[in-house]
Amino acid sequence: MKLYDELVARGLVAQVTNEEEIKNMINEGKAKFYIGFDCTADSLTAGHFMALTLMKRLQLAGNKPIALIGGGTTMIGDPTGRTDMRKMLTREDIDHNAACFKKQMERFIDFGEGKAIMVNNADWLLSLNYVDLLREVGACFSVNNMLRAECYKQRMERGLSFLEFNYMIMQSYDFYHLFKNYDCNMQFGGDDQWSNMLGGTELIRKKCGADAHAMTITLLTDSNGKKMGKTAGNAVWLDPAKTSPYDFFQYWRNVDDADVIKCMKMLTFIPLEQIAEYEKCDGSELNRVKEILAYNLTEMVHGEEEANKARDAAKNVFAAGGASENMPTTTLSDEDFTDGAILVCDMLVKAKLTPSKSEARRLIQQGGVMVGDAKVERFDMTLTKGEIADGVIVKKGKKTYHRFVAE
RNA sequence: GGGAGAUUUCCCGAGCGGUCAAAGGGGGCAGACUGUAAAUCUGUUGUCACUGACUUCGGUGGUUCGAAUCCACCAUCUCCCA
Repeated sequence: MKLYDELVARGLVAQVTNEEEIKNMINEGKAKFYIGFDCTADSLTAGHFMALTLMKRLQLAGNKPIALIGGGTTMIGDPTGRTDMRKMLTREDIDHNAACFKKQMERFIDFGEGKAIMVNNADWLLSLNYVDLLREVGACFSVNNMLRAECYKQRMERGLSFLEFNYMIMQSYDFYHLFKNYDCNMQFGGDDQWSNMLGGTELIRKKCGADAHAMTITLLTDSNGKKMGKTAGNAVWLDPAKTSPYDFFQYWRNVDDADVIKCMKMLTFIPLEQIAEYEKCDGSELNRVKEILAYNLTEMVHGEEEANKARDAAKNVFAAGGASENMPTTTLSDEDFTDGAILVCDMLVKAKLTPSKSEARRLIQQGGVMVGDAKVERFDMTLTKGEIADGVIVKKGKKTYHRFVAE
């Protein structure tokens, strides 16, 4: 199966400017395409991960990726899909984030000689002169059209600042710049970026009289239509310091039945024929497919060793109910003990299993905490240093396990 | 520049000068049921030294025995007129 058809079969293609041309171009490895990443945080997220795998798929077919880090556009802030204005980041934050992104991307994409390049739009956007820019590209944008763009719709009701309104122009300028200086002929992005991307192709048409292409990928949403890759409002990060490999594994291990196959198609490199087999599974069989999904993704993001650890820890905990070296562990030092004992409440807070002592107390009162195999009945229960010694497992709810050891 | 209105706990959103840690919904967490799924039902959801105390209702002052509720100023946002 050719690349384009595979992308379609995996459900990745959302919108394209010219299907035939794009299909031929990427199938023959003739695309030099870019994907932009705004560095609003110091780590990439599961959401970015799909874009990276797409980049990889295209690279494997001989196309040349350009990873664009949005050091410049982040200064503006993309209003797409947001109801409020983004917090303004300082130049230093942005530079720091950009450096973090770079490191993470290098794990997935081969930036070897002639294989792929990485650029930062701060390099050209920050030095733009306002009046020059207006004269150069301002005439090519119709405010009327821009206001109709989907990405501003939400904001038309609540208010859109001029700063953010310019985001589309900056993104369009990026494409124009890459087209002129790097022969970049195509842009990929999330489906919510469609109007911003069209801004770029329009600009190139008007300024250069040439056609550039754009294609968006389907946003990964769960069966309720919510964006995936978030837990309780927090992103699932690729940085192991922000989301541990174990938690990362568990996130995918716990996806809804209805979403397993979709995730597998869109995020993994597992062959479609194989996925078709999995698709036949039903009920509890599907439960095992989730493990494959989780393992596969953890392996790609954190490497084989970490993936094995995460899987083994999960197996030990859920199947055997036993301890594991690899489950999250907190070491208690002498300072944590008062008269040789420590409150279970305090242990929960210490391990960040619970944000406050009140919540720990509530949890215990509701019967949600176990130490070993025994339910904690009293909120003032303590454990002595001897009882903890070199390993006691505390279970919060059904899925959160934490190991404590005493120094 | 002029006028009108808004700002409440994670989010939306109710809130009479005392009975407000603040209705209701969403989300979160836990319990039951399960397949580490979904759906459903139940409980819970500011903090702590937890039958009590303390800190919250954009900010700062004020009126009052008492303020999320009244007044003044400031900040931010929305709308209407220019």
